[in-house]
Amino acid sequence: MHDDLSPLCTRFLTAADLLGRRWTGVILRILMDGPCRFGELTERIGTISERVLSERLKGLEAEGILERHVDPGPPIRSEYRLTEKGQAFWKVIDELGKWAERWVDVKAPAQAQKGAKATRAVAPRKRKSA
Amino acid sequence: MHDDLSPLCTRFLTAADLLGRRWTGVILRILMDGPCRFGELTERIGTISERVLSERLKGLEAEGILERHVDPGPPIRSEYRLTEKGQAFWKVIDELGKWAERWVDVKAPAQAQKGAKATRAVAPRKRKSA
DNA sequence: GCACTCACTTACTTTTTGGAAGTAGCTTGC
DNA sequence: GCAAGCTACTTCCAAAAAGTAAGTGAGTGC
Repeated sequence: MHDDLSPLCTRFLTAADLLGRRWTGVILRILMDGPCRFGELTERIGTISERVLSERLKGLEAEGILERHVDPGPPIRSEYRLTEKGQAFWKVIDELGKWAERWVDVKAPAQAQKGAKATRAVAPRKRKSA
Repeated sequence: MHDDLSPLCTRFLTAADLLGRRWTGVILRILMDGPCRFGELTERIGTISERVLSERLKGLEAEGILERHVDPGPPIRSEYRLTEKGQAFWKVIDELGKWAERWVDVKAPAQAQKGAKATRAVAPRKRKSA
């Protein structure tokens, strides 16, 4: 039985699940540079939909990782900033960034996974494909 | 204009996208402990579907993060193990684990995000809800 | 009053995931 | 020698999540 994973795992799974939601890492990464407004986040990320950004921000706020701060202008603006819990995440993001710098080839568009369904380049299964 | 994000960002986005696929972090975490077979991975993760595990493994293999190694038994077994690129990921996983240990409350089931849709505890929007 | 911005939300479509059952190769029991 | 089991996947279908686009409400500018 391999439940040696269990004790730390509940926490780890939670964290992995957090980062396992699309865009979470990117949002956190941007917020590491300082507070950011909704529109600014949309703009900087570029390809995220506002629907999902809104959802992610609410989720992260609920997790206590960031907080929404409303500046009643008059030009009313809301700002998202990391809490202490969120700030503590910088090491993870930092290591991820370092890994990416060293190992990610810019030419490979990360779409490899999608193609993978059809393209098994290495060690084809012994089973006959017909 | 905030395209100061662009240069590093392509790589970072790729990495974030990788980790942003559900279960990737957990799979990598388990593989950090050593090579693992398909069934063993299923068992250790517990809640992943075999369909998705298979998909993730192929994707990670295509990305060069892990490799499939077939032992022609006779009881034929395949084993997944990290490549150098995959091993290099341990720092990310490690920091994620540390963060989780320090900041994740075991009692909070990470489902906070789901509930968040309905529950805005902090700073309700000024717009009337009717 | 009309156009425009910001920060979201809503409605609808497409993609991903989950769950369960099926398949293929090989061994073991009878 | 064949049903039964094991391992490693794949296939099918329903449910959940993400993408797309248009709408909403408050406020400003003219």
